[in-house]
Amino acid sequence: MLNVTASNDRPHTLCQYCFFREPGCSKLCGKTSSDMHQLKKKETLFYEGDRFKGLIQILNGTIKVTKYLDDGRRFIVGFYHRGDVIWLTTDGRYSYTAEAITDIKYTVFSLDWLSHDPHSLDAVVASRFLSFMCGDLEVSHDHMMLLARKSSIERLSSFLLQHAERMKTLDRGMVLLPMSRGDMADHLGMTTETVCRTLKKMKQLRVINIDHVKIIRFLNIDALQSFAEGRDELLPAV
Amino acid sequence: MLNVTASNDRPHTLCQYCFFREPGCSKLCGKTSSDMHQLKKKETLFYEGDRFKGLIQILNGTIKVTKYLDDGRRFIVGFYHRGDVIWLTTDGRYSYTAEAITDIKYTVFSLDWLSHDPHSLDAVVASRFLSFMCGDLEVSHDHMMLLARKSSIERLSSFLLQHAERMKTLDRGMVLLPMSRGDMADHLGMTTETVCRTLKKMKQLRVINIDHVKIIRFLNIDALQSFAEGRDELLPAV
DNA sequence: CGTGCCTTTGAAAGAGCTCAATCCTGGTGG
DNA sequence: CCACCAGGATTGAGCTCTTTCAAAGGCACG
Repeated sequence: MLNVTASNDRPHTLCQYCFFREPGCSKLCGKTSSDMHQLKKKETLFYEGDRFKGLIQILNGTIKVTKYLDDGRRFIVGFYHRGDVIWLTTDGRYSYTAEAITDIKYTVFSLDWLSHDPHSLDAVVASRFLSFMCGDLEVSHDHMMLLARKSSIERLSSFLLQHAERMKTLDRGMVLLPMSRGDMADHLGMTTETVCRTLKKMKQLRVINIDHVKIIRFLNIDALQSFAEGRDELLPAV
Repeated sequence: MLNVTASNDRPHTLCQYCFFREPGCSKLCGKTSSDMHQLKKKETLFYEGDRFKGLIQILNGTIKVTKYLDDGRRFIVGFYHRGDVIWLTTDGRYSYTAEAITDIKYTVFSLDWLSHDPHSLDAVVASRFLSFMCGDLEVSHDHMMLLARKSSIERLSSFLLQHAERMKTLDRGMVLLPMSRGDMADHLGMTTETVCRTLKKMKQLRVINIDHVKIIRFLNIDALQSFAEGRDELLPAV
């Protein structure tokens, strides 16, 4: 059996109780281990329509945040791992559903100081939020480019590289994929079947290896990066 | 001849010199007409790689903000009209190109107070920024859902409704489309040809009318909204 | 060691894309 | 005021990448 969450339990290099992702920032966040919550795999953090609980930071494990269309079509806004912060509401209610992909631990920051009285917002904290959100916005724009213009192999290459970058949990080019093929598909605007076939094709091209359903290994990062950036010169001619 | 920009010159209901989009906020923004710049149609505000000039607010006209892939594939992040603010950089350089679609007027806010010294950031201003960006992020998520999962008629319905909402410039359900078909395509992840064909189909379904290449009129808003939300029950069976 | 869910594979169909030609329209110059 | 031009818009035909539908395979978990 493969224990997928185990490898996430390595020592933390960031402050593990706050959203600043920096070592030793306890004076800013004031968080301790007693603020920690947990959920089991497949349990739900919040549903669309739920009241905003506050700012959520994932301490351990992975969650997915999903939007639905009436007829069931889904889009996964993103996957959130250790250290990531979920900040997804303008009007006090979530328009997303968040579900644990693995067992998770998380912290909630209530946002009294960010309510309707802007004077209560500390400038330092606000500045941090701004750069967080600015980064998120840039990520969103890149992802829109991916969805609007990239082919399936380009999408998966981009995704794998970006995911590996965020999930530095395994060694020697090995990357853990805690989410299902269907989840990847819903994040990348594809179908489960196309994700499978494209991964297979990448394996045949010797760009990656599929060591296990949930563990892929990079064999040719340069090629991956070429694909991710839309240069497909290594693809066999049709 | 059709003067496309004329209809944008109606009296402003918002503060026209600042990014707060509120009437009479001069004490916050400190802007006057002397801060105004202009550009002609097709001229460029900034190129990818340009140094961040500051926060740009469009006072009049429309611009498009574009991202490019190496091989020329394009994605238009968004169209910005009167009152909109462009805030697109994390590292001091633009990773986008901004081009005027019509003649435009705009203001630049230099961001000395948002530099590396977070204490110089006024909490009120920061709070405003936060809600702006939060809104942008939500718009981005909706757009990703559109790109990932919606059909061409659903994309165009969503776009037309959203665009009309932001461009309340014409009466009786008429909407001005300052951008070309190709621009719409690059925003919606389609091709010029598919945009044309889909608009034609919507016209045949009597959901819209194309009064002029750049002016469409809503004939059945309910149907449009159904399409936009992914309910295609009005579509003729195949 | 069975069961159910997820993954993989196959075959056929289709939505949207590509390439190419033609049509408009607004702007230009006479 | 009119003819002409260039660039965008439209239309057509064929094609391709993905999707859809269906079935089989494999693995984790009880």
